[in-house]
Amino acid sequence: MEWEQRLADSGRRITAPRRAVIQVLMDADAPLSPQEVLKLAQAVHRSLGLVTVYRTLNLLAELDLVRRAHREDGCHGYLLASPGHRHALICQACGRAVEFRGEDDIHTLVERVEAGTGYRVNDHLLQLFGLCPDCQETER
Amino acid sequence: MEWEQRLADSGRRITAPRRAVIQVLMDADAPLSPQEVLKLAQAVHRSLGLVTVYRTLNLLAELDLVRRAHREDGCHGYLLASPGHRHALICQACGRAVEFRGEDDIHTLVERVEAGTGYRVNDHLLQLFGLCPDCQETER
DNA sequence: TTTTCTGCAAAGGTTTTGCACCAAT
DNA sequence: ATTGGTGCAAAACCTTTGCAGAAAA
Repeated sequence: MEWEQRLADSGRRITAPRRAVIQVLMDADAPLSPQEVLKLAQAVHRSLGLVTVYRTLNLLAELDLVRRAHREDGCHGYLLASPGHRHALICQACGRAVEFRGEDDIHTLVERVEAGTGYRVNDHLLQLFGLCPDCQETER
Repeated sequence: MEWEQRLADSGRRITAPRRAVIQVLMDADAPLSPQEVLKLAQAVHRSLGLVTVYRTLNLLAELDLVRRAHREDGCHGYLLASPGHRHALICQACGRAVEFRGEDDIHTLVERVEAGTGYRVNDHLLQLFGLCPDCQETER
Protein backbone atom coordinates (compact mmCIF):
# COMPACT_ATOMS: atom_id res chain seq x y z
CA MET A 1 0.00 0.00 0.00
CA GLU A 2 1.39 3.28 -1.09
CA TRP A 3 0.23 5.25 1.95
CA GLU A 4 2.09 2.96 4.34
CA GLN A 5 5.27 3.71 2.47
CA ARG A 6 4.58 7.43 2.66
CA LEU A 7 4.04 7.26 6.40
CA ALA A 8 7.11 5.15 7.01
CA ASP A 9 9.27 7.44 4.88
CA SER A 10 8.32 10.41 7.03
CA GLY A 11 9.26 8.57 10.21
CA ARG A 12 5.67 7.83 11.20
CA ARG A 13 4.25 4.53 12.35
CA ILE A 14 1.58 2.26 10.92
CA THR A 15 -1.05 1.81 13.59
CA ALA A 16 -4.50 0.29 13.87
CA PRO A 17 -6.28 3.68 14.20
CA ARG A 18 -4.57 4.97 11.08
CA ARG A 19 -5.45 1.84 9.17
CA ALA A 20 -9.07 2.23 10.21
CA VAL A 21 -9.28 5.88 9.14
CA ILE A 22 -7.70 5.23 5.76
CA GLN A 23 -9.92 2.21 5.21
CA VAL A 24 -13.00 4.33 5.78
CA LEU A 25 -11.81 7.02 3.41
CA MET A 26 -11.02 4.43 0.75
CA ASP A 27 -14.56 3.06 0.96
CA ALA A 28 -16.23 6.48 0.98
CA ASP A 29 -17.49 8.17 -2.13
CA ALA A 30 -18.15 11.56 -0.60
CA PRO A 31 -16.11 13.91 1.57
CA LEU A 32 -16.56 12.85 5.21
CA SER A 33 -16.58 15.02 8.30
CA PRO A 34 -14.37 13.99 11.23
CA GLN A 35 -17.49 12.85 13.11
CA GLU A 36 -18.54 10.66 10.20
CA VAL A 37 -15.06 9.19 9.93
CA LEU A 38 -15.15 8.40 13.64
CA LYS A 39 -18.48 6.59 13.50
CA LEU A 40 -17.51 4.51 10.48
CA ALA A 41 -14.00 3.75 11.67
CA GLN A 42 -15.18 2.57 15.08
CA ALA A 43 -16.75 -0.40 13.30
CA VAL A 44 -13.19 -1.50 12.51
CA HIS A 45 -11.41 -0.26 15.60
CA ARG A 46 -13.72 -0.03 18.61
CA SER A 47 -11.66 2.08 21.00
CA LEU A 48 -10.93 4.81 18.44
CA GLY A 49 -11.37 8.35 19.77
CA LEU A 50 -12.32 11.55 18.00
CA VAL A 51 -9.04 13.19 18.92
CA THR A 52 -7.10 10.55 17.06
CA VAL A 53 -9.31 11.03 14.02
CA TYR A 54 -8.44 14.72 13.97
CA ARG A 55 -4.76 14.06 14.42
CA THR A 56 -4.76 11.39 11.75
CA LEU A 57 -6.63 13.53 9.24
CA ASN A 58 -4.28 16.45 9.82
CA LEU A 59 -1.28 14.20 9.42
CA LEU A 60 -2.60 12.66 6.22
CA ALA A 61 -3.43 16.09 4.85
CA GLU A 62 0.13 17.23 5.57
CA LEU A 63 1.45 14.29 3.60
CA ASP A 64 -0.98 15.05 0.77
CA LEU A 65 -2.63 11.68 1.17
CA VAL A 66 -5.92 13.31 2.04
CA ARG A 67 -7.55 16.46 0.76
CA ARG A 68 -9.74 18.88 2.64
CA ALA A 69 -12.92 19.89 0.84
CA HIS A 70 -15.53 22.53 1.37
CA ARG A 71 -18.97 21.26 2.32
CA GLU A 72 -22.00 23.46 1.91
CA ASP A 73 -23.32 22.27 5.26
CA GLY A 74 -20.55 24.08 7.08
CA CYS A 75 -18.35 21.14 8.07
CA HIS A 76 -15.00 20.43 6.54
CA GLY A 77 -14.91 17.24 4.56
CA TYR A 78 -11.97 14.93 4.03
CA LEU A 79 -11.38 12.64 1.08
CA LEU A 80 -8.53 10.50 -0.11
CA ALA A 81 -6.31 12.36 -2.54
CA SER A 82 -5.95 10.50 -5.77
CA PRO A 83 -2.46 10.68 -7.20
CA GLY A 84 -1.87 13.48 -9.64
CA HIS A 85 -3.50 16.80 -8.99
CA ARG A 86 -7.20 16.07 -9.15
CA HIS A 87 -10.13 18.26 -8.26
CA ALA A 88 -13.42 17.53 -6.59
CA LEU A 89 -16.84 17.65 -8.17
CA ILE A 90 -19.52 17.43 -5.50
CA CYS A 91 -23.23 16.70 -5.87
CA GLN A 92 -25.31 19.41 -4.21
CA ALA A 93 -28.14 16.98 -3.53
CA CYS A 94 -26.58 13.76 -2.23
CA GLY A 95 -23.01 14.84 -1.49
CA ARG A 96 -21.41 12.16 -3.63
CA ALA A 97 -18.07 13.33 -4.99
CA VAL A 98 -15.91 12.36 -7.91
CA GLU A 99 -12.56 13.73 -8.90
CA PHE A 100 -11.36 14.91 -12.25
CA ARG A 101 -8.21 16.16 -13.86
CA GLY A 102 -8.16 19.58 -15.43
CA GLU A 103 -4.48 20.22 -15.80
CA ASP A 104 -4.57 21.46 -19.36
CA ASP A 105 -7.31 24.01 -18.98
CA ILE A 106 -6.02 25.20 -15.64
CA HIS A 107 -2.52 25.49 -16.98
CA THR A 108 -3.72 27.76 -19.76
CA LEU A 109 -5.63 29.86 -17.28
CA VAL A 110 -2.72 30.10 -14.86
CA GLU A 111 -0.38 31.27 -17.59
CA ARG A 112 -2.79 33.94 -18.66
CA VAL A 113 -3.27 35.14 -15.09
CA GLU A 114 0.49 35.22 -14.43
CA ALA A 115 1.01 37.31 -17.54
CA GLY A 116 -1.80 39.66 -16.60
CA THR A 117 -0.94 40.22 -12.93
CA GLY A 118 2.78 39.62 -12.49
CA TYR A 119 2.05 37.12 -9.73
CA ARG A 120 3.77 33.75 -9.72
CA VAL A 121 1.18 31.03 -9.13
CA ASN A 122 2.23 28.08 -6.96
CA ASP A 123 -0.99 26.33 -6.09
CA HIS A 124 -4.69 26.31 -6.73
CA LEU A 125 -7.97 25.12 -5.32
CA LEU A 126 -10.83 24.20 -7.60
CA GLN A 127 -14.15 22.65 -6.70
CA LEU A 128 -17.17 22.22 -8.90
CA PHE A 129 -20.71 21.90 -7.57
CA GLY A 130 -23.62 20.35 -9.40
CA LEU A 131 -25.93 17.37 -9.65
CA CYS A 132 -24.82 13.79 -10.15
CA PRO A 133 -26.65 11.64 -12.72
CA ASP A 134 -28.90 10.00 -10.10
CA CYS A 135 -29.99 13.27 -8.57
CA GLN A 136 -30.75 14.73 -11.98
CA GLU A 137 -33.23 11.84 -12.36
CA THR A 138 -34.81 12.39 -8.97
CA GLU A 139 -35.25 16.03 -9.77
CA ARG A 140 -38.04 15.33 -12.25
CA MET B 1 -29.02 48.35 -4.98
CA GLU B 2 -30.01 44.91 -6.03
CA TRP B 3 -29.47 43.26 -2.65
CA GLU B 4 -31.89 45.64 -0.93
CA GLN B 5 -34.55 44.58 -3.38
CA ARG B 6 -33.80 40.92 -2.68
CA LEU B 7 -34.09 41.44 1.06
CA ALA B 8 -37.29 43.43 0.80
CA ASP B 9 -38.85 40.85 -1.52
CA SER B 10 -38.28 38.13 1.06
CA GLY B 11 -39.97 40.17 3.78
CA ARG B 12 -36.71 41.19 5.44
CA ARG B 13 -35.67 44.66 6.56
CA ILE B 14 -32.86 46.94 5.52
CA THR B 15 -30.86 47.78 8.64
CA ALA B 16 -27.59 49.46 9.49
CA PRO B 17 -25.80 46.23 10.50
CA ARG B 18 -26.78 44.57 7.23
CA ARG B 19 -25.61 47.59 5.26
CA ALA B 20 -22.28 47.47 7.08
CA VAL B 21 -21.71 43.76 6.42
CA ILE B 22 -22.54 44.05 2.74
CA GLN B 23 -20.36 47.14 2.39
CA VAL B 24 -17.41 45.24 3.81
CA LEU B 25 -17.94 42.29 1.51
CA MET B 26 -18.22 44.62 -1.48
CA ASP B 27 -14.88 46.19 -0.64
CA ALA B 28 -13.16 42.88 0.10
CA ASP B 29 -11.08 41.09 -2.46
CA ALA B 30 -10.75 37.76 -0.66
CA PRO B 31 -13.10 35.50 1.29
CA LEU B 32 -13.49 36.90 4.82
CA SER B 33 -14.07 34.99 8.02
CA PRO B 34 -16.91 36.14 10.28
CA GLN B 35 -14.31 37.59 12.68
CA GLU B 36 -12.73 39.60 9.88
CA VAL B 37 -16.10 40.86 8.73
CA LEU B 38 -16.84 41.94 12.29
CA LYS B 39 -13.63 43.91 12.67
CA LEU B 40 -14.00 45.66 9.34
CA ALA B 41 -17.71 46.33 9.68
CA GLN B 42 -17.34 47.86 13.12
CA ALA B 43 -15.51 50.73 11.44
CA VAL B 44 -18.83 51.59 9.82
CA HIS B 45 -21.22 50.52 12.57
CA ARG B 46 -19.58 50.67 16.00
CA SER B 47 -22.03 48.68 18.08
CA LEU B 48 -22.10 45.70 15.71
CA GLY B 49 -21.86 42.31 17.43
CA LEU B 50 -20.43 39.04 16.20
CA VAL B 51 -23.77 37.31 16.56
CA THR B 52 -25.37 39.69 14.11
CA VAL B 53 -22.55 39.07 11.65
CA TYR B 54 -23.27 35.35 11.75
CA ARG B 55 -26.99 35.86 11.38
CA THR B 56 -26.49 38.28 8.52
CA LEU B 57 -24.05 36.05 6.67
CA ASN B 58 -26.36 33.06 7.01
CA LEU B 59 -29.29 35.09 5.78
CA LEU B 60 -27.36 36.42 2.80
CA ALA B 61 -26.12 32.94 1.96
CA GLU B 62 -29.71 31.68 2.02
CA LEU B 63 -30.66 34.36 -0.46
CA ASP B 64 -27.65 33.53 -2.63
CA LEU B 65 -26.26 37.00 -2.22
CA VAL B 66 -23.17 35.64 -0.51
CA ARG B 67 -21.17 32.46 -1.01
CA ARG B 68 -19.31 30.33 1.48
CA ALA B 69 -15.76 29.43 0.48
CA HIS B 70 -13.22 26.99 1.74
CA ARG B 71 -10.19 28.40 3.54
CA GLU B 72 -7.13 26.29 4.22
CA ASP B 73 -6.83 27.79 7.69
CA GLY B 74 -9.96 25.98 8.79
CA CYS B 75 -12.38 28.89 8.92
CA HIS B 76 -15.18 29.42 6.50
CA GLY B 77 -14.82 32.40 4.26
CA TYR B 78 -17.64 34.52 2.91
CA LEU B 79 -17.63 36.50 -0.29
CA LEU B 80 -20.22 38.39 -2.27
CA ALA B 81 -21.75 36.24 -4.99
CA SER B 82 -20.30 38.24 -7.81
CA PRO B 83 -22.45 38.75 -10.86
CA GLY B 84 -19.36 38.70 -13.06
CA HIS B 85 -18.00 35.65 -11.27
CA ARG B 86 -14.49 36.66 -10.42
CA HIS B 87 -11.82 34.58 -8.74
CA ALA B 88 -9.21 35.39 -6.16
CA LEU B 89 -5.45 35.19 -6.51
CA ILE B 90 -3.83 35.46 -3.11
CA CYS B 91 -0.19 36.16 -2.22
CA GLN B 92 1.15 33.51 0.16
CA ALA B 93 3.66 35.91 1.66
CA CYS B 94 1.83 39.20 2.23
CA GLY B 95 -1.80 38.19 1.76
CA ARG B 96 -2.51 40.79 -0.89
CA ALA B 97 -5.20 39.60 -3.27
CA VAL B 98 -6.25 40.51 -6.77
CA GLU B 99 -9.14 39.19 -8.79
CA PHE B 100 -9.26 37.85 -12.27
CA ARG B 101 -11.78 36.52 -14.71
CA GLY B 102 -11.33 33.08 -16.14
CA GLU B 103 -14.68 32.39 -17.70
CA ASP B 104 -13.41 31.05 -20.99
CA ASP B 105 -10.95 28.54 -19.65
CA ILE B 106 -13.28 27.39 -16.91
CA HIS B 107 -16.13 27.04 -19.32
CA THR B 108 -14.08 24.70 -21.49
CA LEU B 109 -13.08 22.69 -18.46
CA VAL B 110 -16.63 22.46 -17.14
CA GLU B 111 -17.90 21.17 -20.45
CA ARG B 112 -15.25 18.52 -20.57
CA VAL B 113 -15.97 17.42 -17.00
CA GLU B 114 -19.72 17.28 -17.62
CA ALA B 115 -19.16 15.09 -20.64
CA GLY B 116 -16.78 12.82 -18.72
CA THR B 117 -18.79 12.34 -15.53
CA GLY B 118 -22.47 12.82 -16.38
CA TYR B 119 -22.75 15.44 -13.64
CA ARG B 120 -24.43 18.75 -14.34
CA VAL B 121 -22.23 21.56 -13.05
CA ASN B 122 -24.00 24.55 -11.49
CA ASP B 123 -21.29 26.40 -9.67
CA HIS B 124 -17.58 26.50 -9.03
CA LEU B 125 -15.00 27.79 -6.62
CA LEU B 126 -11.51 28.67 -7.79
CA GLN B 127 -8.68 30.23 -5.85
CA LEU B 128 -5.05 30.60 -6.90
CA PHE B 129 -2.15 30.95 -4.49
CA GLY B 130 1.27 32.36 -5.27
CA LEU B 131 3.61 35.30 -4.83
CA CYS B 132 2.87 38.87 -5.81
CA PRO B 133 5.54 40.84 -7.70
CA ASP B 134 6.84 42.57 -4.55
CA CYS B 135 7.23 39.35 -2.61
CA GLN B 136 9.06 37.74 -5.50
CA GLU B 137 11.60 40.56 -5.13
CA THR B 138 11.95 40.14 -1.40
CA GLU B 139 12.53 36.46 -1.89
CA ARG B 140 16.04 37.00 -3.30
C1' DT C 1 14.64 0.46 24.81
C1' DT C 2 13.33 4.45 22.58
C1' DT C 3 10.21 7.23 20.42
C1' DT C 4 5.91 7.88 18.61
C1' DC C 5 0.92 7.31 19.14
C1' DT C 6 -3.37 7.00 21.69
C1' DG C 7 -7.17 8.19 24.57
C1' DC C 8 -8.82 10.92 28.12
C1' DA C 9 -9.73 15.33 30.21
C1' DA C 10 -9.58 19.96 29.72
C1' DA C 11 -8.80 24.21 27.21
C1' DG C 12 -9.59 27.21 23.27
C1' DG C 13 -12.36 28.55 19.38
C1' DT C 14 -16.38 29.06 16.62
C1' DT C 15 -21.29 29.10 15.88
C1' DT C 16 -26.03 28.99 17.62
C1' DT C 17 -29.94 30.05 20.90
C1' DG C 18 -32.89 32.57 24.38
C1' DC C 19 -34.40 36.81 25.72
C1' DA C 20 -35.46 41.69 26.58
C1' DC C 21 -35.00 45.92 24.18
C1' DC C 22 -34.91 48.59 19.84
C1' DA C 23 -35.99 49.81 15.05
C1' DA C 24 -38.04 49.41 10.37
C1' DT C 25 -42.17 49.15 8.11
C1' DA D 1 -48.74 49.29 16.35
C1' DT D 2 -46.55 45.19 14.60
C1' DT D 3 -43.20 42.44 13.46
C1' DG D 4 -38.60 41.50 12.73
C1' DG D 5 -33.72 42.59 14.15
C1' DT D 6 -30.05 43.52 17.55
C1' DG D 7 -26.84 42.75 21.18
C1' DC D 8 -25.69 40.46 25.29
C1' DA D 9 -24.93 36.28 27.91
C1' DA D 10 -24.85 31.65 27.88
C1' DA D 11 -25.15 27.24 25.70
C1' DA D 12 -23.71 23.98 22.23
C1' DC D 13 -20.34 22.52 19.12
C1' DC D 14 -15.98 21.73 16.92
C1' DT D 15 -10.96 21.42 17.18
C1' DT D 16 -6.57 21.51 19.57
C1' DT D 17 -3.34 20.67 23.60
C1' DG D 18 -1.19 18.40 27.79
C1' DC D 19 -0.22 14.30 29.76
C1' DA D 20 0.43 9.41 31.39
C1' DG D 21 0.15 4.98 29.74
C1' DA D 22 0.35 1.74 25.47
C1' DA D 23 2.31 0.28 21.18
C1' DA D 24 5.43 0.23 17.12
C1' DA D 25 10.08 0.06 15.58
